[in-house]
Amino acid sequence: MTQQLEATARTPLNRERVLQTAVSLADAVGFESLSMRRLAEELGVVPMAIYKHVANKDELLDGMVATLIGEIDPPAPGQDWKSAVRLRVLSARRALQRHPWARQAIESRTNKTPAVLDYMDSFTGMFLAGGFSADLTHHVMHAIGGRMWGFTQELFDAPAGPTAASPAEIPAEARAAMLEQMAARYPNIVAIATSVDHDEGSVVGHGCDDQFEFEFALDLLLDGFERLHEQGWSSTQAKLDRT
Amino acid sequence: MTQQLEATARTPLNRERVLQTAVSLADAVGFESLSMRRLAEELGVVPMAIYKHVANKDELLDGMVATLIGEIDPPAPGQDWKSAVRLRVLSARRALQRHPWARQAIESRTNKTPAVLDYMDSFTGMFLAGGFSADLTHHVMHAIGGRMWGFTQELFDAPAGPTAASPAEIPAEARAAMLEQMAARYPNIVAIATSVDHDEGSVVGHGCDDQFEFEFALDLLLDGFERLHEQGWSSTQAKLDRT
DNA sequence: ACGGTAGGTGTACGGCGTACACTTGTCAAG
DNA sequence: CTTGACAAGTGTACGCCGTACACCTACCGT
Repeated sequence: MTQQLEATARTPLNRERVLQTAVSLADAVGFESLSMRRLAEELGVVPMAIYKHVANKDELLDGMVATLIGEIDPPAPGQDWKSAVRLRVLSARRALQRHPWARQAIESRTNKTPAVLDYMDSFTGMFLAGGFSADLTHHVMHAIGGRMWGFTQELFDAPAGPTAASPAEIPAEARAAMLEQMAARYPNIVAIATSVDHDEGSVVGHGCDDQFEFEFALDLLLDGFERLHEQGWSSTQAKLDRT
Repeated sequence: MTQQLEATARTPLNRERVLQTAVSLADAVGFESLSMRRLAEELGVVPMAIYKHVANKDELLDGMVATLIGEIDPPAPGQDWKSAVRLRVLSARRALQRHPWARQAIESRTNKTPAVLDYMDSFTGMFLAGGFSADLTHHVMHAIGGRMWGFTQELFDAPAGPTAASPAEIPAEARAAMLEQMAARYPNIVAIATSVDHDEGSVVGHGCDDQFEFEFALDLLLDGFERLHEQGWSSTQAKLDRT
């Protein structure tokens, strides 16, 4: 009786708790620092204990992705396909921003767990419900690609640690010289980088409105889909036209 | 005199040879099986020897990506922006298909080596040369995202090993049952999957024309860019419109 | 009272990237 | 011809990783 009681008495650990701890650990330390050993430590347990609840690390990752999918809103009812898709993608994006590890996790996975299939199926259903042909829907799903998950390849990405503190470190006059060098070597990049809201006299590192960029591309695709849909586009026709 | 001669006498190893060997090793064994130790073995050398030519594995990867970029055609001269971009993206895509590790390498990198910046700058230049405003070019570069590299998230991906041999293994009557189950659970996915060239009576695993899908999305974006360009689109205007 | 079983443990193996101290081969200056 | 600096390759070792496998232990229904 006295045995199973108090003090350090742990709740006995289960898949749910493993996954949730893994998620918040990854939130905290990042994808590449998430190891079975670190996770075990976090759970107050020896590494091998985890393997009683997930088969291996891959399955853990799959489970984490499933958890993430659970945070994405279901399709909004009573909306046309376009707003429904838009809302849902933006919901996915919010989930991804809460869990920075997710992009890498998704990219690393081969993607065929039930949770993922469920999500994709439901996503596909939004186009079909909007009257899209199966054919067009198929191609549209490909085209929307990673954006379905709420991310794009962030090509320009933040330069590592621009978090407020650093700017004082560089003499600030050397910065002008550096910018000049940059402009000489990468004229086009500098041209577009400095043009962003260019009236606020920004410098290169100014960063851009990620959210705006994301929606820009998303809407471009959605508008494109819409146009094709209205025109009764079909892939067989398109392939014929191509010749 | 006799000392430096024959037999196993190796050419003395240099950055170039390290990178090239790394590239072909990765081609052969895949991204995640490329290790410093395996590479050293391939070079007939002890692991640490490599570190005399690259600082660490990250730098090796950066070098490999640089090598890959070298395989991408420069912008075709005497073309309008649209065909120039299209041709170049398709060239990048071909390079990526020759080197299956490259997608993962690019995704894993934080992307700011000179080689990458050169490529991005030159890419950017194609839009600017086409008369795009710096503003529109900026957003367009974001939108084209990973496609600049010649890949999209391959969401549906080949199911591991469908390489001709396997189909006989499954009793072929059980396959119908499985398909039925699939259709019950993922009706939409099955709907679009079976619709591809649906007159050839295909099944789910039939696979789709990757190249077509890629170009589909690419052209959708390019057409969108073109339309915005013609309309004198500007982001400040767009942001105002949004309210 | 007892045997099965689910959950947690401990040890160990083979891999990884790479720090650091070393030998060796080469070549220019004394 | 000697020397000694320097670049290139070596060997050993450390701390991390995922996880196989044998073990213990506490609980359960019989």
